[in-house]
Amino acid sequence: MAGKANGRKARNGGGEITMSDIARHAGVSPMTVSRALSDPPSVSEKMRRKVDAAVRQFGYLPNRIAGSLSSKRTNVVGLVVPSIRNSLYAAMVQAISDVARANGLHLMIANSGHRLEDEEALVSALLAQRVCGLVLHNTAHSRRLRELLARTDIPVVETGNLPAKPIDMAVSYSNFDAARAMTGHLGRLGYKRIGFVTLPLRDNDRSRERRRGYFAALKELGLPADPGLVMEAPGGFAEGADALVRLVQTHPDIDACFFAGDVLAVGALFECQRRGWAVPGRIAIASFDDLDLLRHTVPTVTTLRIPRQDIGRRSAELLVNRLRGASRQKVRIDVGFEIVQREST
Amino acid sequence: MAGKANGRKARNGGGEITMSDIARHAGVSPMTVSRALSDPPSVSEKMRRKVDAAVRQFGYLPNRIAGSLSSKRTNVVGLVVPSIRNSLYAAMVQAISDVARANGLHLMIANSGHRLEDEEALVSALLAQRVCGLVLHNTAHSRRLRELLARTDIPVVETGNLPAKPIDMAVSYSNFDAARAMTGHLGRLGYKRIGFVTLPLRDNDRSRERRRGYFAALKELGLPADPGLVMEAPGGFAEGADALVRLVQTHPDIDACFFAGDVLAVGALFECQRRGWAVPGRIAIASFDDLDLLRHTVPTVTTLRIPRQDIGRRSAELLVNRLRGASRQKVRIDVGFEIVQREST
DNA sequence: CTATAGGTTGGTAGCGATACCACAGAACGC
DNA sequence: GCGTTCTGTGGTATCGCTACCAACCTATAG
Repeated sequence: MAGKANGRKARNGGGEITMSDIARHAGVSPMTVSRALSDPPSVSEKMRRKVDAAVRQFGYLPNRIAGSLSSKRTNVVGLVVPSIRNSLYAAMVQAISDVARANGLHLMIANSGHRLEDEEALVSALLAQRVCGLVLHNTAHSRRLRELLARTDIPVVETGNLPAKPIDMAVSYSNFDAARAMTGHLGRLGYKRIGFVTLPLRDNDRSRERRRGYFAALKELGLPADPGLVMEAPGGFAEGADALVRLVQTHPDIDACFFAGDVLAVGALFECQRRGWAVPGRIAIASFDDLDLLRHTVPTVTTLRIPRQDIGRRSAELLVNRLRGASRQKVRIDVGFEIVQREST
Repeated sequence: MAGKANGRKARNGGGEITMSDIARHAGVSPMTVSRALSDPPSVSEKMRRKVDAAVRQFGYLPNRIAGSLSSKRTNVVGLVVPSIRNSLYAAMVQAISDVARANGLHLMIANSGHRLEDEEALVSALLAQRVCGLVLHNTAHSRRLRELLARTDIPVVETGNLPAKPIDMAVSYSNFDAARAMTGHLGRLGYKRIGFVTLPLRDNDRSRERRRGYFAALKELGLPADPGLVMEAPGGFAEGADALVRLVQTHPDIDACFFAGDVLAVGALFECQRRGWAVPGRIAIASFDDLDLLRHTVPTVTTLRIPRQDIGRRSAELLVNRLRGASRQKVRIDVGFEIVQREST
């Protein structure tokens, strides 16, 4: 019974089942177990069956912590988003998750809450966990974070905006171009007094780019840039409604409003329904991001379709390629956007 | 220069900066570095300063993989949800994330896509990563998964439904009670022919419980149970609209409809707006889950408020307490629900 | 002045896996 | 027929950190 695996010490104080345990019971060496599990073809049919049997019998789950330490590789991707709750990010996260899963990777998700210091702390923590890649939604980073990332050699993908100088790789659309295009679109439809409601600008390069795009388009349209037509509002239905009402009250001649973020536009639309303001008769409404919702409201809402899912998918694919050995080179993918003209304008 | 740290081998092939490196440059032992970082008060002021200086100088990030292997502890919580994309889960995930963060824990998130086999595979993978705790949204698990979880001794929280026999801990509301309460509410408002639209029932104990609650309430109300008034639909605006139209066409006498899931109710409401069906005049509409949206539509929609955030927060707190040493005992928390009566009924 | 306690520090031995090298035996060529 | 290649297997030495124990130093009491 004691067989050939005799001389080995067995003072395993009731701890977890290890590869050596499986090896002993299968009558093979630990190395063979390791190979049978991580690269089956490299092991003979006979050995593999013995190992598989022992693995099943004991319900053995290899310890990836140990594996990672030894191999200096992990199968965990880090992801930092401003808010998990927001459905925009959710679509991207889901896409990343799907690609990651298909490639045997796991996701560690962190929430920066739009705070740069938090982003820095979270990335540090993820690097301490030795993630094999990073996806950051933000592109405006703290100086220390930039230094940190410059020193690391894991792949990093930035999304959310197209930075002029990406840290490593970037997959996004241009917030500037998108906002400019929509504002231009409204102008070409004949609207003359176009309001602009933006998400908070602080620590958010995306919001700032959008505002820049709005003003650039006004200039191109030959329309006056009236700072009174620009409002900053936190994302939300009520906030969108508020912003619209205030704009209409202070600028009764306003004939269109572009809501550059979140569910602001929908909140405004509902407010119009409540007040009996015809959309687009009294005021036209345009939104940012093709929430499913906007296709179903009455009237349906003109918006910018941002391929959030593509962004997630391609980001993850870039990471996977790099992990598979693709050479390190800066990549900057513009996934573009599309204006979806609907009933509200 | 070579000092006392002389005899040590230094054939570090350009690998990562280790604790020993920091120790050498700070002129202390690796153990002191370890303590200075993980339990500062246990080290003298002088040593701590030396260590901190070296850490900052080299931008040293401790390797948590190694730390975890050595200490047999990780600071990663595993989380399996049916869909990351769905905003209901997002609210819960965010709450878990916040509590985890405040306690130095990280989140590894996986997506089961409502498939039990996938859930099983994902949990296995998370256990292989040696997560220190698990949150599962599903409560209907495969037999093999139950066995797997029975053998592990990490804390497990189930959410999404109140299982009769929790694996370990459970934090949820009763889908049965909630659906029964809303159906009863509609009955007491005087509606006689109450339709019911449910999410797919397969592999989803929550949907099945809701349907059970609906029928239980009808019985209590003394209303006939007409299977023709029940429709199964995947979640989505269009699907909700479709379901409503079909119900109205096949059962012209229907006077209320309870949409037990996702955005079905909103899709139906918009369809009514398009067709000019008065809500609740022609047909009353009730929903499940207090999406922000429902408070802003015209009319506002009667719904069930499920404290999704509380569920997340309390789940995470249970995990944290257990990790801090709370004794292992089955916990079953019913967070309840609330009927929010609004204009649509 | 010595004994004891308490608070810091350092050395050693793993944690559970994989990388790398060595080696045994089968298959092949000239 | 013997070197040569190839395939499959095992042994050994880490990977970077922490647990545990031993050693030391200072403080306090008797």
